[in-house]
Amino acid sequence: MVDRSASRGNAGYRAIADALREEIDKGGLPPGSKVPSENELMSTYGVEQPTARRALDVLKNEGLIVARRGAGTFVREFRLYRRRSPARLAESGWGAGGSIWTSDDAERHTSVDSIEITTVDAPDHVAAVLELADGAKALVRRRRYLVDDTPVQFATSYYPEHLVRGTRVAEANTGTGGVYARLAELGHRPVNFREELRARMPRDSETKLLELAQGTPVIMVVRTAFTAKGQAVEVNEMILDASSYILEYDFTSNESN
Amino acid sequence: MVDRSASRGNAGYRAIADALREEIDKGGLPPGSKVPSENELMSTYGVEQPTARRALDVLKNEGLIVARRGAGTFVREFRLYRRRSPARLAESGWGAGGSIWTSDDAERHTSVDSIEITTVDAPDHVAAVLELADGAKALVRRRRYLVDDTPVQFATSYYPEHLVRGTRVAEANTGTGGVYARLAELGHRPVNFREELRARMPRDSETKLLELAQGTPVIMVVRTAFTAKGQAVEVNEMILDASSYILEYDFTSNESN
DNA sequence: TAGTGGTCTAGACCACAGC
DNA sequence: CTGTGGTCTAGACCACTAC
Repeated sequence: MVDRSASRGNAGYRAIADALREEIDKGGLPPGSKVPSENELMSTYGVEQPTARRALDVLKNEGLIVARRGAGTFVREFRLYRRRSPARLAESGWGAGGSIWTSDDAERHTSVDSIEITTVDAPDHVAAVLELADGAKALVRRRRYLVDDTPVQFATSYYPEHLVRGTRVAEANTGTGGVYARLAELGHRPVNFREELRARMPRDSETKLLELAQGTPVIMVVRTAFTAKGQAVEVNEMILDASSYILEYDFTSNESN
Repeated sequence: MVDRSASRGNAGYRAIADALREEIDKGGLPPGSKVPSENELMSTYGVEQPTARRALDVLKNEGLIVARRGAGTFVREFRLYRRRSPARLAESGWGAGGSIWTSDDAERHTSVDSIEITTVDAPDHVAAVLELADGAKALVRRRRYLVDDTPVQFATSYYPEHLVRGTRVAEANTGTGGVYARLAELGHRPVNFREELRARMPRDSETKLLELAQGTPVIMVVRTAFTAKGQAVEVNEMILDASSYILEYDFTSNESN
């Protein structure tokens, strides 16, 4: 038997994590503040360093704290950016103002970097939706979105190559109105949209691309754009940093749910 | 210096995790299959047990594997359930079939348990949206949704208490057409809807309620229902097991990005 | 230089599943 | 009973930050 009676007695790493979490929830440790170091936890709870560390690991994986080597561990701060989907509805303003979460109303600087345009064999699930014949190619546009110079989204769009060959859709600058305006000019105006969403923990490559902190999920949004005839002309796979986004969908209905 | 030259030489826990992840991605370890035990990893990579364990912890936190004490650690299997939001649109079928992810098309058994109805002071952010005067109460309906007997969602709905007092909205069984039909009869038909979404790692209570595996995010969906006059008559906060859901939003637009 | 987080060894004990 | 995952001690070394 081992003597575990230190300052605050014996405690497992889960109990330590619970205590810290409660302190954070309660506001005793506000966002940005420093949480006790491993050394402090060791003496406070009478545990060894690996145990103190594991307690902090729990909260890191919950996305509540971030560690900065040499500096300390801190309660995480969030800045949320709102993405409105059928943008036209939201702007026309019924129920405007009645939002549950607040996002930065002040304008934030958004930009795009690293546009990359290639022609590839589309992945099977994309080829099926775009109804690409065997061997038909897809034009791919990849780009990363930044808000206030931090990456928040990585998007990959697929188009049937034979529809957009030699047009501005295949250029970095697609002109006013963007890709959808160009598709409309080509006789393939997108009018119906489907967005499918999932959330999951990121792959390693996504963690690097979006510079994600531990414990940050990603939201996958796949938008498919259809013409009036029902033909899919775009599949856009977006990977969003879940800690940076609120997604908003507005719709009108007679019977719903 | 320590001799780390075992079977496959020295490797940090990250390298071991990377190797296993690659094996999973590549299909060498299909969903449901058993991943090497801690003992096997120790001899394969020439590390001690805590190091082998940490490698597995990485993948658990990524939601790729689940451990069953005494039995082993296994590659995770997913069963996705599709939630369509403006349901009427999806059913009317433009672009039907062109979905990126497949969900179980076979009927699955869905049910609700533990309905709980109370009257409370609404949280501030809800009171603001429902425009509740100081001291005005809210009726709260809480329930948990199951699919094939596993919990997938926990929902909390708020209504202005003075609107629904003494009606079937305050009863467990709300009758055909549900709450929205009752609200319509009361002269408060909801016609416009806003859904706001976030994804994050679960709180401890949510992990228990939804029986979430490690590395499983939750999706918070907050639906606000507005009458034609723009009054909010319901706020419904849903917590979804992200590993069980695909969310789908269909909409029509003339200009949309 | 002192303090902080990050990694690892070496060895121990416990709880649980499956045979 | 054996093997598996889960927890913990005790002590070491490294990499980085802030002063």
